[in-house]
Amino acid sequence: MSKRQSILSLYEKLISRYGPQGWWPILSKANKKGFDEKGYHPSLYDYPKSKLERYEIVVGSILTQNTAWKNVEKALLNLFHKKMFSPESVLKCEQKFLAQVIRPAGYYNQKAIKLKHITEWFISNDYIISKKTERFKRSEYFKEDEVNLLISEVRSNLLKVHGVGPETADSILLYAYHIPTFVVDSYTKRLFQIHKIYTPTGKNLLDYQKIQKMVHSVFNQKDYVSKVKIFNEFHALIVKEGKNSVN
DNA sequence: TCCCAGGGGCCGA
DNA sequence: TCGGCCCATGGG
Repeated sequence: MSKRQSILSLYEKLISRYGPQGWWPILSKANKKGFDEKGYHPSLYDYPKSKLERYEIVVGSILTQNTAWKNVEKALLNLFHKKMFSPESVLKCEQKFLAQVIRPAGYYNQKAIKLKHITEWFISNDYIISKKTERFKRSEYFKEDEVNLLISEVRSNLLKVHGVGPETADSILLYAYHIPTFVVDSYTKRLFQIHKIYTPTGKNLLDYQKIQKMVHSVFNQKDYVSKVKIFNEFHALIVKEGKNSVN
């Protein structure tokens, strides 16, 4: 089997085994119509729909770094309950206080600094990026060059932000803005190795880029929305499988 | 008690 | 460039 076929069959296997995962969870919408008690929304791919929902995903992507999602939920709930959940209030808030509010997520001093930085980025970039992606989602034709330009611009912009590395940048692109890019994590590297799709070089960044490139070339749909959907599910399913195989 | 979880920054060689 | 170290809580 070619690597291309291996990747395709891995995706098919995972989606038929686990079904739609409903990523990225939006905790503030938990138990609302279409959402479960943790804010997952299986088969609803048009979320996030609002600025605040996008901000929740951006914040979550920082808080979850090297951290179990369960602890991120506690930190998010703290932010909601303290009525601190908006870009403005996070910026306004004293850093030490912010750190205490997000304490359950761990690395709280580091993450308070990171949240300040990503929030500044969000305030100056959210509107323009979501406008552009709305246009792609509506258009009938997949303008590949334009989309690739958008990806590389926003991505390199994000990577300059303190606290944002490749995985966090791609998570924000894909899950907050519906920009079709594949998120690579340690589960992905392990799973691809097991399935003999990829032999690790040992160099973290290089592995990341090579795996991402492979997946991008396999799913070359001309339809923007279905591409976003596949990358959304594929990463979420790999995380599901990764957790499943550990236990 | 130990180990890991939906990483990334920084520093010295 | 790259390896090693640091950040830190909570659950199994």
